[in-house]
Amino acid sequence: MDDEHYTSLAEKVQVLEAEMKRLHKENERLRFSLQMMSKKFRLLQETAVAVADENGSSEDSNKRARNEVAKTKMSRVLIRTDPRDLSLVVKDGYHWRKYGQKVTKDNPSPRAYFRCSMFPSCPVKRKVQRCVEDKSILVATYEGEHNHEVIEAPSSFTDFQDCTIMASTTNSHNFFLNDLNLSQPNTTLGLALPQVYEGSRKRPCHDSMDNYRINEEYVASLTRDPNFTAALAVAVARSIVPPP
DNA sequence: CGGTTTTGACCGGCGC
DNA sequence: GCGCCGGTCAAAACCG
Repeated sequence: MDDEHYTSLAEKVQVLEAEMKRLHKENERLRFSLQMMSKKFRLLQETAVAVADENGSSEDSNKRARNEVAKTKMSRVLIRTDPRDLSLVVKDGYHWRKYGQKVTKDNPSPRAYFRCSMFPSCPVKRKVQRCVEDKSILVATYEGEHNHEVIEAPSSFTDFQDCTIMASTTNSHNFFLNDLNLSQPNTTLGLALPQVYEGSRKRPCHDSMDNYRINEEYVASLTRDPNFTAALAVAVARSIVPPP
């Protein structure tokens, strides 16, 4: 180790510190801006609900009731994959049987439809489609709840890809990368770091995750504010580098 | 041979 | 009523 090496390292540290300060300021600015927008949205939403209730028919209330049921059963998972891999395979530990594929209007990438095939009676369905904005991101939408336990755990890190953004949402619609703004202020969003499994173990092994601990803490700090989390989720997903 | 995937046909909801 | 669109069906092909 010579002096030149240390000088170079010190310079890098300074650059990183400056960048951290800049990001912190940007973070605060965005948080404030998002809080303001969130308040405005909630006001608009309350007004819209009040108007709808005033004009609402029984048919509308039936529709709402159906939507309420759907809300409790849906979740969406975003998975970053190798951009060269164009398959729609999401290995989540369950067995799925593909029963259809469609190209939808809003997205040139085909959408694949799956049913859980572990148990014939399992009602869970899954839709998988590539993100229109970033084709390296798979969007898996789960409908319903499994009436059985998972049988297989993903066998390796690569089976579960490098980074998963998990959106446990009570809303059944409009939760997509494009919608990671304030259009769904009640949506709860969490960032799930990659889970590593060893052999047939079903519990994730965190020993090899030390390199990600800083990211985990960073992500945890972001997730405290749901609005802020939603707006930054895409940026964080894109910034986490997969392991060598 | 049994389970899965592919893919065109079909169906139902919705807006005009 | 018609056309569009998303979701599902089902027969054929594929695969281990």
